[in-house]
Amino acid sequence: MGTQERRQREFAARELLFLDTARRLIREEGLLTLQMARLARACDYATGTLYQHFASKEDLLVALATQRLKEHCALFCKVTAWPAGTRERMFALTVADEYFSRRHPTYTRLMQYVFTEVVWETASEQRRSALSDELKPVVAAISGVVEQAVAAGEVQPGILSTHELMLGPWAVCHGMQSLMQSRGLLNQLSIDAPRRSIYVHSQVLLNGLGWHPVFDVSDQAALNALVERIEKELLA
Amino acid sequence: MGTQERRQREFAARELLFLDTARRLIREEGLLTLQMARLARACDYATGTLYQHFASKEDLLVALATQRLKEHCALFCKVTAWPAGTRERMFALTVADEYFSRRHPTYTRLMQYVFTEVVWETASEQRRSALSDELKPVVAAISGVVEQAVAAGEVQPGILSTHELMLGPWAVCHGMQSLMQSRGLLNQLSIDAPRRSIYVHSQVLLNGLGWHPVFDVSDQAALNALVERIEKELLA
DNA sequence: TCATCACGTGAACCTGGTTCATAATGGTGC
DNA sequence: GCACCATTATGAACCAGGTTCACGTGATGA
Repeated sequence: MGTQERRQREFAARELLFLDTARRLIREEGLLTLQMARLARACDYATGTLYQHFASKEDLLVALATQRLKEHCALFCKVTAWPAGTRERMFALTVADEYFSRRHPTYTRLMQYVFTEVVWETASEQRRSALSDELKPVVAAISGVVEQAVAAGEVQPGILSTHELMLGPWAVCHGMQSLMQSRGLLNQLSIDAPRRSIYVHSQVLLNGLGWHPVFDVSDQAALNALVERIEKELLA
Repeated sequence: MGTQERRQREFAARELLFLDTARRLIREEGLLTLQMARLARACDYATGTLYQHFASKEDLLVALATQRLKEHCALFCKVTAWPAGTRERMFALTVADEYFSRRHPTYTRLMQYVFTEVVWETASEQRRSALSDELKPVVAAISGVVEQAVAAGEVQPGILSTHELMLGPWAVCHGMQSLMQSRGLLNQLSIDAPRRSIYVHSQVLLNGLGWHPVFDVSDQAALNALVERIEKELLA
């Protein structure tokens, strides 16, 4: 009697339908105009049915973010397993991150919104921890790269712990993207090549950590070639 | 006939009352529960009066952010005028930023929320540009420090423009704080001393840029002493 | 075939932001 | 002083949109 199981499958499929449709609506009309009733209608279901899956609108948004975050983390894990030096892999994480948010323009904005106190605190504990759980394996994987580097003497941790060490590149990348994202904050700065800035400063930070082999950031051609190679070998 | 002017003064005073009370309410009960009607009532005015000042709730939030940003920028400008080397001043900006957001815990969260597409796009153009305008002088001041450093040969811009150069330290600082802020994102990382991480990575980035004089980040005592001196001389 | 039950439904509900007809205030000219 | 008018304050009504729940429907199983 697989009727119970079929039910669960159908339920899961419907949740996917809701999420995919929500994503489409957001892409087409913006986060601003997403409405629960309209989403349900767009999927040919009643509003109440939508609420059997998501306790609130905030829950839906967190679920949406979690779904993409899963892909994001998978990409990161793939990068950490790349057969290359630790320095190259650390930099590849930045390239991958930039690539991912370029491929999914609404994702970064959604994340930014979801981590807002107003949304995060309103979502259910369950959905929040579902999102947090996605991060565990990727943090472990990146920590692994850092530890490898330390063990190989390719970087001196100094007074920093493994986690603190990985926080630096993460912060550069996240901070840069967040600044770029904020309309009105950086328009006036008129940065021509925001992507290049991310790459250069990531390399600068790794250089600053003394992470071998040191990269010559004044060599723009080499930087471009490296980014291209990473995108071709890892991301395409 | 100063009756017109008096009106304007009173109007401005009332706006301040609204903003200050909103700030208090947010501090006491959270951004989540701020309600326009309750705010008006708390100031002994009717709801409609509040709407003579702010076109919408989002407008109020942007105004609130702008008010604090003004102080924030003033602090930054003070730092850029500090009689010290360019390297020390760049680092002092990080210390000042961290200090400011520690002193105003709700400010960072408010900013994060305000720069969200949902809020930013809903606020009036006027309020948005009022906020953006606050940044202009501070960007100019920091650019000045960068240019001074370049002129003095204390840093090689390489392929980076002045603005791109200043973006790096900004991103480290902003990114680090943003990551720390996000509950659930970094709890699991169990970083003991988040502040120290910010300082170390700022210095690491400046070292990576070859910004003279290079700082020995493994010397924790020197770092602590420097931070303390900056806080004492500039911020207290 | 019928009783039961789980699930879908969408109109009604409720919260809270926004508006606007009305009242109050205070300045101006006689 | 007083009458008039312009300006501003008021808060009840309005409205949008998230959430709920009493009801209907179709499947399940005896």
